[in-house]
Amino acid sequence: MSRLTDLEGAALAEFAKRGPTTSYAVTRTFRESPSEFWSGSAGAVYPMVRRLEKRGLLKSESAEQGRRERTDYSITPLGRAALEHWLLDGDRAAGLGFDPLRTRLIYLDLVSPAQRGALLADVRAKHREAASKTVWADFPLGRKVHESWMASRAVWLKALDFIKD
Amino acid sequence: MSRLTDLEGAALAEFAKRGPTTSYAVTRTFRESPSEFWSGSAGAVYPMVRRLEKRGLLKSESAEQGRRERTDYSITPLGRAALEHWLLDGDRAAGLGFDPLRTRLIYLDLVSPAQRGALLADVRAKHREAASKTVWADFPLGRKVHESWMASRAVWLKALDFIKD
DNA sequence: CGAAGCATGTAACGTGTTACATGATTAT
DNA sequence: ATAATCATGTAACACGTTACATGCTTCG
Repeated sequence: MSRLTDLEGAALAEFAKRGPTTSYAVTRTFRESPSEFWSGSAGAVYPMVRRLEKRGLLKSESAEQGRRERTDYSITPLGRAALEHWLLDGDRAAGLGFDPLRTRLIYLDLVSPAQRGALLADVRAKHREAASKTVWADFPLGRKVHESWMASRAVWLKALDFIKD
Repeated sequence: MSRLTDLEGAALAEFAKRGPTTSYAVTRTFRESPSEFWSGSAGAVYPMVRRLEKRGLLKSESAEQGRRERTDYSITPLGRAALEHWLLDGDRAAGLGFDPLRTRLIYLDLVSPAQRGALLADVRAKHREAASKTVWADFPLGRKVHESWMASRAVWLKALDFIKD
């Protein structure tokens, strides 16, 4: 019972939330994420779901929808256990992950103060614009998590003035 | 002139900072990052550096160090241009990236309030512990970026109390 | 009725991880 | 001297991206 990747964990969580549904529905949800990390590409999701089934974490049932064939998956008890393990893994949850701005900032003394200031201004403007948009309109928990995250990021962006000097 | 991945961008930045140095030195630096994203695995870095050379962004020179052969790389003018493009790309810098806690939080209503509270407490404790450690002792900019990021994350963690209800 | 887009995939390719190999250096 | 660790890689494998294919449905 090897550990889940974050993509697998999130997919299992989707199946747990929704009950029987398709790989396609999962790709849609991922694509609606505000993070570029969750590309929701079919070439990632369909084979990954298949692998989860092979591991006994999902089970499939063929369903008919009008004329067209489709495959619904639902989470198994084993899958539920794996999901909780992934979800509640404090070591992984406490990691820093990847932040495209943080990564660039630490190298920003390679360019001029003017360029540094310009990047910072650009990112701040884009952040304000992104923060003004409603995301996950019918998913209160997701929206709340996102909004609190955006708020604390605004705090960080404000604190970054030292980068211009 | 296709765009750089973040790994490639960071590697180019390392060569730009250091002047001629080896792939191994880059793996070391990545491994010292506080983020689990920067694994610094040799199997990722060595071939990636080779590809950057093939694209004309790095040039190599064989150097001797004592008895052993080694290869030093340095950034070319073309590489410097590509690096600045990557570094100052506001669209990418403004992205949300991947956050292991954020991802889990949005699914946390799948478990009990007690479990949610336990995860949050665990992450907060680990955050405090991580924040107490000095990181990048001889790299002031990196340290400053890291510390400001950790501080704003502490703000977020405090704001997350709603997750327990 | 034809075009656009939705739903359901598959295949090739590139790249990151894991595991291994091997020579040099340092510590016991 | 021998074990551990550093320095320098390589190879097999797993997985994500990009691009394509194809049947259905909706809209103008």
